[in-house]
Amino acid sequence: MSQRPSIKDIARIAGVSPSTVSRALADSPRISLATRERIQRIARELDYSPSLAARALVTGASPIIGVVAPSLADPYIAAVMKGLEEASHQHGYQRLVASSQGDPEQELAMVQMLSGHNAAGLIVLSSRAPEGYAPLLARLSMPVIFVNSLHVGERVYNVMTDNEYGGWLATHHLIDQGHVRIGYLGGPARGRSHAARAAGYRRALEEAGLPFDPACLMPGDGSIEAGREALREWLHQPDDKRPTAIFCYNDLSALGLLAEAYQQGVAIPDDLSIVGFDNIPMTAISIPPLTTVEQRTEELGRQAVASLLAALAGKPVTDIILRGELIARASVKRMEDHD
Amino acid sequence: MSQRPSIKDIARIAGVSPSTVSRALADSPRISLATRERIQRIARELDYSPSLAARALVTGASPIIGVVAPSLADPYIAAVMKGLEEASHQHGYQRLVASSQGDPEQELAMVQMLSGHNAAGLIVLSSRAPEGYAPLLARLSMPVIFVNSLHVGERVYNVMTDNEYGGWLATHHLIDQGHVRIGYLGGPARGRSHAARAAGYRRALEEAGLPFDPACLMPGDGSIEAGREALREWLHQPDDKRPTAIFCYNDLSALGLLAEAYQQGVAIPDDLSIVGFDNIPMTAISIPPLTTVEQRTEELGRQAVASLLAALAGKPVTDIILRGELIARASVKRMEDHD
DNA sequence: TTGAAAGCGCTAACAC
DNA sequence: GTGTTAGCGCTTTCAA
Repeated sequence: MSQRPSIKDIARIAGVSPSTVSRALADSPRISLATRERIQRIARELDYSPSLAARALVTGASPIIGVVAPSLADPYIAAVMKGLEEASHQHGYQRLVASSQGDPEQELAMVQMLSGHNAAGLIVLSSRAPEGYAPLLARLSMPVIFVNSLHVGERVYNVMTDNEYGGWLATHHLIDQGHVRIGYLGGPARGRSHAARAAGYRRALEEAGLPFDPACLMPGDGSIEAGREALREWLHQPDDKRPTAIFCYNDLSALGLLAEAYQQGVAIPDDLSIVGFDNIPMTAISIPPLTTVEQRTEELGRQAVASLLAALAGKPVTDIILRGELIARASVKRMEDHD
Repeated sequence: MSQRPSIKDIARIAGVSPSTVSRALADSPRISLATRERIQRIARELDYSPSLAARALVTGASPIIGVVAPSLADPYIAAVMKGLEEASHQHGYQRLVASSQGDPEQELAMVQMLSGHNAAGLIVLSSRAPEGYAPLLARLSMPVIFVNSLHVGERVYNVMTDNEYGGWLATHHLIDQGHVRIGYLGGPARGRSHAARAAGYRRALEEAGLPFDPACLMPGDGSIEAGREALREWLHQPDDKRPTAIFCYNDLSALGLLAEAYQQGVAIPDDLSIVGFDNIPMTAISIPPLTTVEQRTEELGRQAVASLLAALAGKPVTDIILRGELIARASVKRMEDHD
């Protein structure tokens, strides 16, 4: 028997019908203990493993959570994934992870394929296809949880970081430390999280009665290179125009900025203070260790699973907004008052 | 029609049989252009997307590459994944990624489930269940590519980094720079790659006629914390016993070591030289930038896909061993000769 | 407690 | 070119 053994093979050997085997394997109560154990033993001997495709076809569902992420090579995604893994595994769900490489079209295609496999539900991380979902969502019969992008609809729920608050927190901390001229190094231009962090930044400025100067906004995309570029940019500015502190969209670009500063002989935090966002592992071991706004990434993943399971169970689900704390380390200098 | 439309629905609307629809959607040549287009238009209007579960069941295969990884939160895995994504997507394959969280038992379960979905083939990254595969592999009807762990069997192929060479390269470089007392900070004890890198380390020592001192071997597990611990350990050693250089199993632990050194006031490379392994992005921006042995991770991913596709196509496949180069940066000091 | 029968959505012979 | 038929491996009524 070179083929995979099927339920029929077991039935033949055990001298029972396929349906009995199915029940035995499913631990159905409507079966005698003796036959159940006999069948399970035979299954084990045959190294039987069920065809999930067949099972999904007949039941119209499979114990799979589809996960769509723009990339798997991003430490922020990786951290969310970790929470996802733990939580879903605990509840007996497998994950089917598809990465779209940041391509909105591919992202939508992935959703289609996940739905084609009868996934029980979907978790979409940092969607890059904000518009594309509108028509899709209605057709999708399964619940969808969006992590860090906001969507509305039936069976659609959100789990996200309070980015506006985070941006406020970072900026407020800088102001608190005596900084007056504060820059913001941005993230992906069309991203919601970028916009929200920028909004928090502006609110903190306003609340402190500090002027907002558009020249303090530097474009970026969240990459290491964007951070390096920002530092070079900063060096070109005239002394009196230069921010004394920069709040960066994320840790990756903050780390890039740190590295370039070191190379160019700019002392952090003495010449320039930096705050990041995310609190990725590397921030604890950078030089200097980076002050950053924590993003509770693993919790984001766990909550996404929790929301999905609740939706699946028909329980009421509300959107979840997580706030992270400021992790003060050594990349921010306290300014002396000199008024 | 609240349910997902099926091929039958399309057939009814178009006034043809389901098989005609199937052919039209599959772009079969045995169909008239007119009906094909009409059917495809109807499918589009209905927002039809096929049940992949059904398709997998009947064809006994699906255009899916199963990927098993110990974790998705590891930058080395992330890099391999990137190569995997690119290459598989180019060839029209989806990936079904399952992470085992380093648990051998779970790893094997993931393989079973992937096979239950009729994946076309499997790619297993850095297996933690070296023994467990023996019985499984024979039953598996699909080709399996192991990345960075060595397995033999029918339809089983390997793609890996030449770890022995890499270990040799790192150590040789240190010797070349005049170091005589060189330590090795190890990785996961049972891992093959750790053993191979250690072997390369010893060979380089031998070839240079340098004595091997077991006291220079420090235990580790590849984590940041292991690196910190190693540095503290190093500080406790008497001056004349201390290595002047340490080759670290991977960049992560090397980076941890760097961070701890900075905190403890140990100057790198002046007091101690460090070489890492992997060349993860962070090594370029650490302080000092880390000298390391490149692991061609993305290439590993691409090659794994290439091997799998070749096996699927019935072409001959040979194991692939990739050598990375030494990336000399600033964490190694050239020792003065004083004989 | 068990078996027979039907069918999930799709593809693949085989007819016509 | 197109329809008919059968069946992938499993679960699930319905009967017995």
